[in-house]
Amino acid sequence: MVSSSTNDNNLEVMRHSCAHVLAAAVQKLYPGTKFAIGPTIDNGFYYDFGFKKSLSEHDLVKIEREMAKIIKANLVFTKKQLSHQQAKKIFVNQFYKLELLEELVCDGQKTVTIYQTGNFIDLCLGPHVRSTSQIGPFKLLSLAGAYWRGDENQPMLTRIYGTCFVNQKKLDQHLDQLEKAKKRDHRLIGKNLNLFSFHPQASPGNVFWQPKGYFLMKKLIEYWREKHEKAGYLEVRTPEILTNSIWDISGHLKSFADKMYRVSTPDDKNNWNMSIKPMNCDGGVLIYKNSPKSYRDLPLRMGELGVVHRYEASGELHGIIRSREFTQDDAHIFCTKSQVKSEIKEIIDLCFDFYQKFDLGLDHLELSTRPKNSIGSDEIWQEAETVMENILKENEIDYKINKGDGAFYGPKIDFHLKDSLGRTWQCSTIQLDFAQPENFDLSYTNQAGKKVRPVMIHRVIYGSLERFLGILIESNGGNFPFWLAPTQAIIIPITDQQIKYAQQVKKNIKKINNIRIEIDTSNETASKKIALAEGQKIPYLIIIGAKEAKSKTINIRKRGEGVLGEMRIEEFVKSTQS
RNA sequence: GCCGAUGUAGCUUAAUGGUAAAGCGGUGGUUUUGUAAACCACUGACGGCAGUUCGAUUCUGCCCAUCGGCUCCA
Repeated sequence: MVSSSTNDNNLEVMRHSCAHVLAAAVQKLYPGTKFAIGPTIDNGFYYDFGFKKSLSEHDLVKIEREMAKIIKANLVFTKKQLSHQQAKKIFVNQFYKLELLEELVCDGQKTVTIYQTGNFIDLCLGPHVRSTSQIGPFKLLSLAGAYWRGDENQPMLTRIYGTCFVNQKKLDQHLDQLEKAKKRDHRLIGKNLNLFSFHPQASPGNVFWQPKGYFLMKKLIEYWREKHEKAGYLEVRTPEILTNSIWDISGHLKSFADKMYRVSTPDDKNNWNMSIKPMNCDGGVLIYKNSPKSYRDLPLRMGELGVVHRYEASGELHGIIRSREFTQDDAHIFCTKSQVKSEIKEIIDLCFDFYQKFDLGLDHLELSTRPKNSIGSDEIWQEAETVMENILKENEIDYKINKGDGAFYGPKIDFHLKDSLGRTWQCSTIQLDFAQPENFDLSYTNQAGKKVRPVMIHRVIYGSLERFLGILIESNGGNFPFWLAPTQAIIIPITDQQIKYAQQVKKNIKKINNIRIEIDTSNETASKKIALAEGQKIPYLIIIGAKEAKSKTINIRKRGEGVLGEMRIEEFVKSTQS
């Protein structure tokens, strides 16, 4: 028996080998191309090339054909150990490979490994399949630009994505899965279920909420308020527009200005003197500073459902998951240093509470450390990062380190969730901040009567309500749980003879429980009304004809389960409460 | 923002160097229907701006928007 991890390894080796075949095909078809790197990724591989002329998607077919030839020719993968000098000679015209070689020298490696397949030689550790015929059915999927070393200041390369499986069936299954995932796209479902829309009359990335989508937002808020009141949070609200003088103190003007919407007043039209808030912190700080604080006030947990605007680069926009206007379920916790641990632990628990409520799985957790454009001293950062890491370790929570990705004022713990295509998005985040209390000269009076600096924790649970809802839609495909569904049940009269009875049924159900019910009074066949209601993913269809009207019953069809049959109103309502 | 692709009614699609075809939807009517789509009529579109051309929805350029990536981020 071969263990599954061995199978995974074999698959990875095969895919990596397929990436080499891709490069070999490119070398043959496009002489003079520069080669960068070609690793495996989840479900496939890619290779980055520096082409002389730009490539178009139509070229992929041509490359695929060439790859098939190479595979058929059954070329052997030959491994060689070379000295740096020997390798440099081989890659003399390969700028990117030479750069990689330099790095290996710096790492102190004496020799390097190369693999040769036909005429194609790559700097590569391997391992590879023995020969190209051992590569299974493959497909090139897409073409994309990618910066060399992931740095936008470096040249842009052309990345070709592909995948490869052990047999045709598995490849077809994978491609089929990708197609199915597209049907769960929140942008498509948002349109079909009439949740939200976009209009050119607004800046791209600004959402118009349709009644049903806004209902979902309100439910998220309702649940949020319930949980946060219990957890001892106070809710505040701060202005949408603040003067640049405050953005200057907090450092936003320096670190965030290229994303801030600029505002001027009518009496000072030509001056950019205010900005729409891209974050809620500054307003929160002013609320804190409004009155002197005592140690007795701490921890002070102040929540704000703040609408923020960030002028994101156009290529970043992604429906409601990445928009330019979004609602943060923000909170700022002002506390003493000794309270930090327990506060952060409580926030982590709250995050997991929410994921459970919405039946969402966390993909992974990251500890993001000091970025380049940070404010605050080395000591402060050192201390903050250590505190954060210790909390994760002490609570035995798995995490990755995301170096240099912290907020400019402090390190963060980020929670990442997956969308339908497996892309991960940062939702919850907890940020520890020693810098802003310094900038704003925040203080409280301690037991000894001395003025002391509080610590500030910034945190969001949903992250952005919009993003969270987008992820939720992609996770459940628009099949919202009963408690959340904008329309929970729809009454479908078989003929218009039953409309009166339908109204009565609705009234009687609402008497027992305030279920959100619609009546479909359209002049359509029952079958069609059922088809439409199913398409709208309504949890319960209440079908009533002459029979039900006579026996004073209703006939229930449940989403995902089909016909449940005739029952009394009380029975139905009771079943929805379980 | 960068690389590549796409852009025809509210939605899904068709055709064309001589101003556009259909289904769904919407409106009006017929029908009174039993668990995924009855019938008839009407309605409604070439993303924008230039250029080439006698003539451009079609070809070219620029812009805008969207999609897949990169980078960035909640």
